[in-house]
Amino acid sequence: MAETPTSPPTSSGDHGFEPVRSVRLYERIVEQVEEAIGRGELRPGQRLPSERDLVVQFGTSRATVREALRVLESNGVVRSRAGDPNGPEILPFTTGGLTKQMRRLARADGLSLSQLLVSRMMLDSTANRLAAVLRTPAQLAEMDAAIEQMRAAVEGGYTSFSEADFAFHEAIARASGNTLIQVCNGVVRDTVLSLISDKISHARNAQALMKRSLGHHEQVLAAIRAGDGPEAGRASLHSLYDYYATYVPKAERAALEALLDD
Amino acid sequence: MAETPTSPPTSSGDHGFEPVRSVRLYERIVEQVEEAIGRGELRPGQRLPSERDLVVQFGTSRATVREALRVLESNGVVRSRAGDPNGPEILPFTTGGLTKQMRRLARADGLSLSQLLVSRMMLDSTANRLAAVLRTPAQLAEMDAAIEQMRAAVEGGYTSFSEADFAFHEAIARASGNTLIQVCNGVVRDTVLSLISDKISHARNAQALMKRSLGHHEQVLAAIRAGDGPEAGRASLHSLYDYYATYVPKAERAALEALLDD
DNA sequence: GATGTTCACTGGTCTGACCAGTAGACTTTT
DNA sequence: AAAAGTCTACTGGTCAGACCAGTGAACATC
Repeated sequence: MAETPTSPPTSSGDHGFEPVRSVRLYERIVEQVEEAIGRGELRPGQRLPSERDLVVQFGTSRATVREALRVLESNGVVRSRAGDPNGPEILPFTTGGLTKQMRRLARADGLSLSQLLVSRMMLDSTANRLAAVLRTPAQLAEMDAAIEQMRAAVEGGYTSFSEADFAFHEAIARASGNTLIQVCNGVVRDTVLSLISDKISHARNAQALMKRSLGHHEQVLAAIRAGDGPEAGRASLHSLYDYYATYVPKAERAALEALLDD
Repeated sequence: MAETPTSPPTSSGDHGFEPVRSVRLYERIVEQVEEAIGRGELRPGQRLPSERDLVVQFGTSRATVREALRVLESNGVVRSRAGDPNGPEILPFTTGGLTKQMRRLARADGLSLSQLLVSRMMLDSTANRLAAVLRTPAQLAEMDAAIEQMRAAVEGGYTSFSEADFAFHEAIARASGNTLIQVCNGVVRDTVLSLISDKISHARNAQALMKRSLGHHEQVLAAIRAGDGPEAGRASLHSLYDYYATYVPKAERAALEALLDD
């Protein structure tokens, strides 16, 4: 992402100068707090000093301290509660900010549905490959339970089916042993659903779709049970493609299909 | 994630009440501005009224307006410049916010090197598969230029080689046509390097490693040129595994290897 | 021991002020 | 008349001080 492509000097007058920008005081405060958290000096659950104390420590006005706190709060780093004598709380990491930014991009057409689905296919198939090899018996049991729930939900309508489906994919993501993939998969799944869940739930042949999807999931689970990573990955790719491809404009399907063949 | 799964009432006293939270004034302002942008009433490049005008329009104090502007600014929605008589500018959508949140996630503790490398393998191989199918001639030329630079940099030491390597992978990520993968790959690559770049740069056989890596990259590029997605994906997986696996404890290599076989 | 009350302090908001930076209008110079 | 410098009205960045409502813990009450 446009992270200064480090272009070499081109003319004699080019000293590698970069555009400058005045750094505002509140930004310094944000930096300092974030660094302290990064270094582990401030841990989730701990409290920051009160605003008035921070004013003294940073040597600025309260307005400036507050602007910094608002930014930190909007990034999900801290939370202020009016009147709390313990001061602002340092929050544990959550994926809320990631989801927010991804939604923003998706809404702004910076992220098309096809891009999201390609990402979903990538994440899910990788999670399945990993889960097939690394899953514990307990995790396998969770997946069994989730798919059982799906079976029951086919009759119950889209919402309950969607919930069971969610649980199944979450179980697999957990079993992959990869937090990054798990979180990203969750966020992307969320974003995809927020884009097209109405379309799906209003499909005429909803029940048939659910049944087919269920079959695919059973196939995936069988591969995981057998410890066959590549097969689990393949099956999940086809499952997602089969379920979602109709919502992607034909011209953009090439990307999805590029992940299928082998 | 965890977006309140809408659990139904369970006991007679449960009226579906939810925890309440006082909505602060500055949040209302942020909402209004974001909605106006979402509705297309405010477009990138346009200007917001000056802070003092906003004070009048929203009927709050300047401090409150400023807190809202700071939040919007931190989310990459607007930008204020001191003294600019035109007022705060509405920015075009960028992936900057996503990158920031992603970086936060990648830095969260509990993310081991092996997890990062698994993610990197997933992202890079997918990008390669896509690039093999979707790349334009111009993008192919960029890759050629980057690999040429790598060839020259083998003699020049680790730093310059690493830069050329970066350019190569960036070119591929761009050619994949998938913003999400591009952003994630950039962040993960960055994080991995920040964890082990010293180890690599101090390796005794650094030059031999670079040569071998170069060979792998040439193989990948050949597959992309030939339009062979699966082969490009496979080659990049082996390239990464070969280059980084020694830094991963043996017990954790199973995950990496699960992505290799087929 | 469980209740209700008090109180010191917190965050949320407002007012009004000063300074430095900016763009565009204006004046001067060529 | 075009280029250069100057001026100026306004902007955002920061500060100081004030008021109110919300909170929790210590306290007093039952």
